[in-house]
Amino acid sequence: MLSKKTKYAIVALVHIAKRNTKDPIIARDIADAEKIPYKFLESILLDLKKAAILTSRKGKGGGYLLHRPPQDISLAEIMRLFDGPLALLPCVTHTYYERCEECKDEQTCGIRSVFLELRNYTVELLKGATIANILNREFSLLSVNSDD
Amino acid sequence: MLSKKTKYAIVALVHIAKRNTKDPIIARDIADAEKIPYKFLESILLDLKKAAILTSRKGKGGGYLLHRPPQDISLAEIMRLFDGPLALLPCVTHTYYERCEECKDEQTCGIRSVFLELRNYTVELLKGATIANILNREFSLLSVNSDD
DNA sequence: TTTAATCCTATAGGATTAATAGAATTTATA
DNA sequence: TATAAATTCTATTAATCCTATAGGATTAAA
Repeated sequence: MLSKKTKYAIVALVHIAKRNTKDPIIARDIADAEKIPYKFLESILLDLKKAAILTSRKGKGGGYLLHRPPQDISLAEIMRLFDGPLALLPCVTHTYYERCEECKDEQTCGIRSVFLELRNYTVELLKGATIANILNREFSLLSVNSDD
Repeated sequence: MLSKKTKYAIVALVHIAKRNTKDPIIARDIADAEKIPYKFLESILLDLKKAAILTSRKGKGGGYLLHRPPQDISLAEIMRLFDGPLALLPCVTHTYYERCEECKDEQTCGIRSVFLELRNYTVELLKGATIANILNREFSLLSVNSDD
């Protein structure tokens, strides 16, 4: 399961991207609208800023803004930022690679082979799942559901 | 990431299935061969027994045996047993379904749509990844790697 | 009766998660 | 220049989960 932190981060980013204004939005408004604990959200937004996904303006009239276009922010990046590697085994990650102690031969390990396959698909899907892509999905789902 | 418990469970089951004998194997031997802490492994094997994946014989000459053919034991089942649902959001699981508090409309939620897609693929892959399938994968990888 | 195995209960330490509190800093604007 | 409004920083807490261990009860074969 995703951690709440990751889930809140995604929800917050989608919320920010959905507005059609270039004015900054304050943490309080996101927290209220999406029912995210305010102080918890604050720390999440800070992390997103450190990762150069958001930018911010301090003081009165300040708030948060996307630092990049929505099509350049993917769930893969957000999930890695808060929950670490997408892979389910350390021996199939690229950036966090670690050998399994008990493993006799990684090249012929059947368990690894399964989780490598799963990882490759997952990374591909989640790299494509950008904030822009999520908004597109909502648009598509909306028109499908309004058919009745 | 998989918990150690799940990883050890998979490793242990593959170990048991690999032997070509119908004699039971004792926890100690699995622990030694696969470098799994003995007492920890014991509790894992117990859980696998409760789930009717293993069967056991007590007393001298006892030990553990597969309770079903290896093609009827999937990673999906093992992972669910120890780590819970395969899905990354509670709103896309079948058996553990829970609505997201903040969600306005599940049917048109773009975030959910991504994780539903991911879940469906994951479940399909992991249901196919039986212990028998893992052994087949090892056999295939072995012959590929012996080419040189 | 001894030995060897599973089975059961309890618990400890550590890490992680989710959240809260409070103060410092920055900035717009009245 | 004072004030209000916002981010930023530091610290702490409570709860839960993860990993592992200990010790004894039970069962069964030899």
